[in-house]
Amino acid sequence: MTSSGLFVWEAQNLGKSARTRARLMDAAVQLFARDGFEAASVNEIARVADVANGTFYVHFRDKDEIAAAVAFGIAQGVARQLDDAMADETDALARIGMATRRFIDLASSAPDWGRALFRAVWFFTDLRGSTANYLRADLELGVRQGVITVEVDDFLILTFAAMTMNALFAQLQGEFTTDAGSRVAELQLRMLGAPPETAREVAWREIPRLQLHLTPLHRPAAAPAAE
Amino acid sequence: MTSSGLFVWEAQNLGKSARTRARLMDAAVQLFARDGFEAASVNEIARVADVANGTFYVHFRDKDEIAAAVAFGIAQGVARQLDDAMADETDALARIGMATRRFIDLASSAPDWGRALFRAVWFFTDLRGSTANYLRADLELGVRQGVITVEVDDFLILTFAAMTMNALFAQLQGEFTTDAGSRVAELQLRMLGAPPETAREVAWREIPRLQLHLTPLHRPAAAPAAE
Amino acid sequence: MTSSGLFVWEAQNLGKSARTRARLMDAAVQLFARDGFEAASVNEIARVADVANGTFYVHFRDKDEIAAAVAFGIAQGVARQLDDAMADETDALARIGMATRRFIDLASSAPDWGRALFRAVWFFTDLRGSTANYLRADLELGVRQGVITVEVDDFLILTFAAMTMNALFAQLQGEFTTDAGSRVAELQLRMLGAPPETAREVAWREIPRLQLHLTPLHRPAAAPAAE
Amino acid sequence: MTSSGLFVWEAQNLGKSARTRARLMDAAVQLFARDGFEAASVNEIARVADVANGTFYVHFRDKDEIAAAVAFGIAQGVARQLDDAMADETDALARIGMATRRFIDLASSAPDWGRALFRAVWFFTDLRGSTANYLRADLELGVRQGVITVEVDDFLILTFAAMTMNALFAQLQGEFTTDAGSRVAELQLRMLGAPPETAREVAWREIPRLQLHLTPLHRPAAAPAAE
DNA sequence: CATGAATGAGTTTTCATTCAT
DNA sequence: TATGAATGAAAACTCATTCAT
Repeated sequence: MTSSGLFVWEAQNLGKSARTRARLMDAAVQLFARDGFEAASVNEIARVADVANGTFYVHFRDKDEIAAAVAFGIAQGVARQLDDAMADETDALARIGMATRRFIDLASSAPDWGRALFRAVWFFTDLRGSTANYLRADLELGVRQGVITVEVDDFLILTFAAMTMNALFAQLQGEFTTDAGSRVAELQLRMLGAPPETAREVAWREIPRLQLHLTPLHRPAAAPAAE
Repeated sequence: MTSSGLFVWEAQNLGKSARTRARLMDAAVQLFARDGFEAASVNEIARVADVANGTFYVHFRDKDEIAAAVAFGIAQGVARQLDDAMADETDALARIGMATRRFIDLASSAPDWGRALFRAVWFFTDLRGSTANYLRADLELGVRQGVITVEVDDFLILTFAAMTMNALFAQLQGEFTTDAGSRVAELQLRMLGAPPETAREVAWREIPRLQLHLTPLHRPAAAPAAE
Repeated sequence: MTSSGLFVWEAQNLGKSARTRARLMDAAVQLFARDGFEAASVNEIARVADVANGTFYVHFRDKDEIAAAVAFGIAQGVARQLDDAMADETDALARIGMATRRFIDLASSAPDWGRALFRAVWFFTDLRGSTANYLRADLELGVRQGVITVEVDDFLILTFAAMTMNALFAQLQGEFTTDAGSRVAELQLRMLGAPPETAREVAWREIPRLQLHLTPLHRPAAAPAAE
Repeated sequence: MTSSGLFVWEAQNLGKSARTRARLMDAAVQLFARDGFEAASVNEIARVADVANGTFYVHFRDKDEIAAAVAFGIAQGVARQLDDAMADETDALARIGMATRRFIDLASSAPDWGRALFRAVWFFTDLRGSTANYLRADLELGVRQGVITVEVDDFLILTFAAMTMNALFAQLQGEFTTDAGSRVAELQLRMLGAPPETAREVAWREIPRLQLHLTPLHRPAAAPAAE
């Protein structure tokens, strides 16, 4: 229940169909977060969304399709909000550190969504690649600025992403309530080649916290359910 | 098919009951690796193990129990073999780098087992902590030797483990055929505070490759495991 | 695709409601022919007819009702055209043979319709009886003319009809490309008592072929029927 | 309920599994006869057989598989019994006439089974071809004996079969309580070329009636359900 | 211990039909 | 009339688990 309703919020001015679709997506977020993708059943998604089970299939072909829609919606929202927040920053290390930290803040500010995102990333390997493009650009910037001394390739990016997702997981577990973002960012920066003091300074520097509020998710991508 | 039958081999001199149990565990390894934990069905495990489905419940309370047994068995075997191989090494960075590299070699030398281990680690979060004790000892040794300049705590260990598992995954995917172990080890050592040249030297230094034929688990038995 | 739109064509000068109804019937013909009565879904009929699914129920109480309307429509059209074509023939055997042959030609000239008719006859047993009245009249004429030497009753008529439908089926299957009409007509005439040579002559005598463009149903309209 | 239990009767001395399988087949016969193949649901078959719905899938992959098993079982039983009854007859017309008449007697002596057979023949077109081989042999014998004056080919056989099935249908409807066999046989013999008096004599000659009792169906073909 | 048939709750999916707009 | 979202009952099928032998 925590932070549900984000899709519905977004859809409140759209048609009835869009609102039902959004209700289903919010329900799916909740259940994917709680039970994981495999364990969540279509019937329960419908039940939580408070629609008949058949209604699910009016909007989505199957569980995969709603999962993709949800994952895409979250990822898009997070990415957009991160983008906005970092528009002015030109220092590669700062950008990288802030992206990690803000991503974790954002995703853990709405735990259901964070968890759903976490599961989704695990499930849809594609998602990783696509999201990673932002990261790749910053890493290459760092190489040009001479502050990154490792080879930038897919393996590095996957490793970097794995570290970030692990930190998100830890924070969502509540095992490291507040600091997971800074801690992992510091480790990442060290790994990339930043001097220890720089890594520490960038990773712990005060930044305004972001909250996952909905404006970023402009539309759930009015995808055609039927075919 | 490749590396099946390790549990059966281990059990070959034990009673009939132990051998049946081992057959089930080998079958489970195969199926967890191929389909994941949720998708593997008890009936199919029994079928692959070539026993009646009811027999499963003579040996395990439920699917969770066999999964735990398998995961524990693999982890223990891997740990034992790693231990043996590193008995003489006293340099902390070398120990740490070698452990990562050998773990990945080992786990990817028997892909079924590697994949099963990978899934299991994901499923049994506990497993991470327990295996991590070996790692913690080496990290603390590194601190005492003055070569590790980050704080050693649970978060660091989880991050370290996540990097390793990610590399294992990449290697199992075949995306990075041979080098995932060295690559991630180098990144880890940099992260911990090793100078870049040291990190590189340790991570890429020639070491004898291990194959997963653990002390009592010597090699793929000519096991029956029907198919 | 071939011969769709006959109902729409017929309805082109009627009101909008009648045209929508006709569109639904044409769509139903297509789907009944392709999938059979049970497998054709109301939603798909509406989709093919390019109307909203709710619109279906404005025009028909349920699936049975549209099936009856379609079957009745086809049967009536076929009967009318047969009637017209045989107005001048007074010899009973010639009438009977020609009716069978022309029915098969007609129904197989528009395969969708033939198949739909075939299914419908199977489904609505009534249809058989009603259509059979034409046949009964000719058979009784044959008795009066002394050329039919079996008892004319419902059983004979059903048997006769079964033979005809079987021939239609064979021809629609493409197993007997052109001759199913003549072949079955010859067998029927023999059965009724015609001397073998007469049966053969009548059944294979040249007759102008009919095509299913019934009096008000002239030809495939450039109908919208989406898909 | 009428004539059920034939498969069970047959299986009564076999193992428990075979008996359950037989119960399911008997239930299927009943429901296919009453509702047709499409309308009969797996759950209801299981309910009538008095087993849990899951049990169905222990024995049959799906509805198609049980339908095939049932159809094959019936057809085999009928064919065997017909064979036995006609072993001594050498006159082609007599064989043909008796086969038709006895087939109808047999199939309508156990109405459920007759109806199920009827549906099955319609559904599994293959069945027609295979059963038709007996018929073809007799027809060719008739040609050699000079009593059949039409060409013997697939079309003739299908027509012949259609007439027989139609007669069975009529008799099962109760519209022609007792005589459908003789009536259709007479028509068939006329069609083939027998002189009217011969056709009549052969078709109405007294013959001992057969009843569908079960010995003929030796085993439900211990087919492997699982795979 | 081992067997394997049987269970039945639970899952996905379809579809005729209704109803507010 | 026409729309199309929503419904919910029912169908096919799966699978962890039990139990009599």
